[in-house]
Amino acid sequence: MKEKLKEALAIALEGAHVGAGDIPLEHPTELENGDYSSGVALQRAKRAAMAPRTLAEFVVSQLGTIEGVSKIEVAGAGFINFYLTPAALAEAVETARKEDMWGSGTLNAGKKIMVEYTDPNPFKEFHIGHLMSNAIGESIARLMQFSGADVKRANYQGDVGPHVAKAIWGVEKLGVDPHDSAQLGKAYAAGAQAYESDAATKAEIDALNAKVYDRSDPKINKIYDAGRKASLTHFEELYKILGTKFDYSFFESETAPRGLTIVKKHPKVFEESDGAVVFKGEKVGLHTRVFVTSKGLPTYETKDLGLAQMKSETWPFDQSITVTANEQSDYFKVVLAAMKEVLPDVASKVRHISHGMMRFAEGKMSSRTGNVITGESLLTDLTEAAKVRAAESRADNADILAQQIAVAAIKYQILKQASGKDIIFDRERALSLEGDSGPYLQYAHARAHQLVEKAGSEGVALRFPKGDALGIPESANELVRLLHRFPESVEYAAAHSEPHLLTNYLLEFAAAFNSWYAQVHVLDGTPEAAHKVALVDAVRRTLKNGLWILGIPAPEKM
RNA sequence: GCCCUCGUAGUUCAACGGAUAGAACUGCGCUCUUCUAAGGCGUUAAUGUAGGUUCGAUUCCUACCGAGGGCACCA
Repeated sequence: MKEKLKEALAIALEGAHVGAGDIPLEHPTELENGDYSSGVALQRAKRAAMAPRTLAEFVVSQLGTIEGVSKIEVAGAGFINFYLTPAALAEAVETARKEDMWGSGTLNAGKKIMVEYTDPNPFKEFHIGHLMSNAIGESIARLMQFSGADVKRANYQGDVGPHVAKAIWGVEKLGVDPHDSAQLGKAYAAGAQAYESDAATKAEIDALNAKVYDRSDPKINKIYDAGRKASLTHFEELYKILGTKFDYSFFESETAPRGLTIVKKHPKVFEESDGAVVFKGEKVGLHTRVFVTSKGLPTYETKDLGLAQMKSETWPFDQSITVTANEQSDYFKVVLAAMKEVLPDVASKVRHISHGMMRFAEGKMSSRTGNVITGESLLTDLTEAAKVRAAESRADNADILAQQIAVAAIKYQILKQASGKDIIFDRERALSLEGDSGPYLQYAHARAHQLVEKAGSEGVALRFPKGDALGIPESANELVRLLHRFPESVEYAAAHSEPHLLTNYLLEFAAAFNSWYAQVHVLDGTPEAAHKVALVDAVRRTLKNGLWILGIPAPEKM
């Protein structure tokens, strides 16, 4: 429909000799302004040497009748508003009910996209930044799937590097069990603190770091192997709760040697400076970064080159997206500049999407102080809080429901705002399960689901007569028109890689449903009940698919 | 010092250069002898400052003020 209207507008504009160029066409914010609206007359009035309204009226006179459009109006300063026919809207309801992938499109059809996100480090806590990367990355992966792409999920984990040495130092010092993932976080915190506090310990840990890389000390290898496994196993448990299943796992222990090989092959790109090997970003307006330390160890920069190469060899992609905190934005630009010189084919396909930091009133959270709210503890706390309500619900298993609600509450808070911006963490707000929240969407879905179930058990057939204006109850007009926008909302969010654009839509849609639900009795025994239930069925499928794209579970009972 | 983000109701967030700047939370009032009140209905309240570009600016540009992040061997 969207393309059809654009085409019709372009042809009509030819009459005024201003047909060239992209035609703006949007869903007006206010439903009273129609189902589609174009500001093209305002945009081109000057070129056509006409007043905007005059041009708009001329265009409308040229349009004639368009199938599926009941009314075309000129409004405001010169907007051209299109109103769809009940039949066209009813078709959306039917599609929603029949197609499992309702809402999907072809924007990225055939494209192979790898999305890398979460990226926690073994031996360290799973902190809130990982939770954010996971929520955003998972949702972007699903948005891409809904826009037709072939998607692979990748996780990149730092199983070597200074943080590992710090943790192992802590394990030995504190005498904790490296098989216990919870103890490793504490060991790391102790090591990180000691590293900063005195030079002797720093040298000790640096030496340990070298041993981790070359695996020359059997005793350290033993701690390392146990700790790595314990961490990874534990992360898997969290992914299961969060609803992520990775296709590929990459490790720094693998990317480090690859990266080193690449760097050594390009002595003209990377130069020596103070004993280290660096890339001078200044030549492209950036800053210098160290790729190999004076001790000969690869930094994260070098590992990232190795990673990019490894990814493209593992699964040749058209696009590779990496989701990390925006504190790495400038870092990424330098790595990308270096990559352009040494791996140009790969560099042209990689993209960095950054998310903001989750902050408390006191400032940035740090995983180095050891005294933080981790991603895991946040999940646990919210699950506990949700159990009170879950116990009073209709759910078959209150504990599972509580966990689903906790995941919804956290993810929604992350996904409701533009991803580059910091999120001010408000515990009270996160714990609240009302209003503009994940549970609100879940609740709307559960109510719709139960209503359809009830209709089924009462033998009410679901009918939504195609092309019959009576199929849409007058009271549901707004709801149906919003439902019709779902596929385009998904496409819009996918085009911008911005889950919050879909979140905004779903909130508005759920609110429209809740409002309608409060004022209408669906199963009222009249023939129209069949139409109303069919609409509820379409609503629940829209909410279900929408929640799925956000990576939020949609329980059927609450 | 240089670079990158960002300043919108009391608070946390929306608004693809367009129509009356939307929600939610908080406050106050109403609403379950009708399918789930985690719901619904009503009510108050905002674009940091100064310029500029534009028919039109929260959105683009410049300066200032304020917040956050980054800038050589951490990730």
